[in-house]
Amino acid sequence: MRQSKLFLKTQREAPRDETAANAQLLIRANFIHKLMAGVYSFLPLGFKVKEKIIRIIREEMDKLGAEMIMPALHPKSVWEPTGRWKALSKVMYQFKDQTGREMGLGPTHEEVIAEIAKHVITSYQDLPIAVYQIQTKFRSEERPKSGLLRGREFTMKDLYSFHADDVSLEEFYDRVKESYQTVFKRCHLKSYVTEASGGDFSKYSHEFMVESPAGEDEILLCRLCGWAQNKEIAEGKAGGRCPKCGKGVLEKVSSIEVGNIFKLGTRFSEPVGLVFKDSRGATHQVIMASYGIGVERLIGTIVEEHHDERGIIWPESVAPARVHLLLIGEAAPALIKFTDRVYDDLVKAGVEVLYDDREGVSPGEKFADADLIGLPWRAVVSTKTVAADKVELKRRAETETTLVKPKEINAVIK
RNA sequence: CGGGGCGUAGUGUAACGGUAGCACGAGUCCUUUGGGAGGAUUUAGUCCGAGUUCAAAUCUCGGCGCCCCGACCA
Repeated sequence: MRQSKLFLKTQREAPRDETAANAQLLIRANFIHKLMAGVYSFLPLGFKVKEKIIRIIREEMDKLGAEMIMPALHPKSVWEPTGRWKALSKVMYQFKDQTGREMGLGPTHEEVIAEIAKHVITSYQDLPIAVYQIQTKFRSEERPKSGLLRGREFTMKDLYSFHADDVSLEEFYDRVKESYQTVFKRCHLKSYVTEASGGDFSKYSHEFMVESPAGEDEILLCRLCGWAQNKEIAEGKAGGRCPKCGKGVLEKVSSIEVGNIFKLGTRFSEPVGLVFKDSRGATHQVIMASYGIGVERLIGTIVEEHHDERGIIWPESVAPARVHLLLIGEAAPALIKFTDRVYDDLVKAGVEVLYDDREGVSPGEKFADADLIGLPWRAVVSTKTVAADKVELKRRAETETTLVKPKEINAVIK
């Protein structure tokens, strides 16, 4: 990626209104652009991050089920049997088309997947099974907030599982729980599995919480054993003993919910008529569960957790590129040639590089932009380094620099 | 949806009811090149609509939008 061609223009200052760190930094660094409250475009760098995160999620989810994709536009009819056309009327965008037909934009997909499942699941031999999608959701949030943390249009990974009995459900549910923790760990987030209410449609649920002052949720947390419970259902109190390990002291911390998993039981299969026949030919309702991760919220959370006063500090796994190559100083032909060569060699070696090849931009501005954009490694080429046939390497999170030969870069950043 | 705050150029920020100014950005020219460089010159703005007034960015009303607190959050 050559920075001169990246549709990139950083800003020295954040829009005054934005107070959330993720909004300020992602806008300043030109990763996202707000179209309206809670609705964002992902510009080239932001898009790269989103792709990285989706790739991580996909790698983990593929171990659990196959990927598919469902529509965002739904007819009212699919939402009626479960009573949710009405129940969700406040969060779902609902409207009539030109012919007066009622439809809506999907805030979630239990109804649609259950409808499809009726054509796929007929026998106990079809169970258990799970599918997932990574798809755009729409929610008419009354109050979008905190940059990417709560939007009206967002990408969600939603996984749905189908089971013949509770044992199967429990077993799979636990596997997903572990997968989720793996996903968040790979995104360099420390998440706590938190007991929570299932909201409107399930008694049991677990939320995956990342401790953050920017969060809108409050949980009771035992740092000793990691047990956590959402404050809305909390029985214990801050300062009390942890009910699980009996040793830790419960602490009240604010947090961001990056994932949520629900045991749905027959809540959706019953009204939709999703049934299967057992080995004796008897009919039973399919037991369901659903599992969600908000992709944009995950990005916002990562920025909240990984930044300093100068900008973002992307973890390697989700950074839009690994190396920010800066050509510093007057762009003399020899210097350009040297730097181009470094760039080409890195690209050939499979390293993702953002090359600040802009001419006439002062060193200070390039350094400031590099700090703001926050790639894990900074590689500087200037007259000084070229004289020694070297490149200066520095990690975004650290201050020490090292001079290495171009051929050695790969070994150092590995 | 309740409460609060705020809408001035791409961004940030001024202007008592009386000539809309400054900085950054962007364009052109010259100089400069290891932590947001200097000079010259140009560019671009009062969210929308009513009202009060000789005169409105400024006051009043309505609308729209954005942010924050709360409520809500499959």
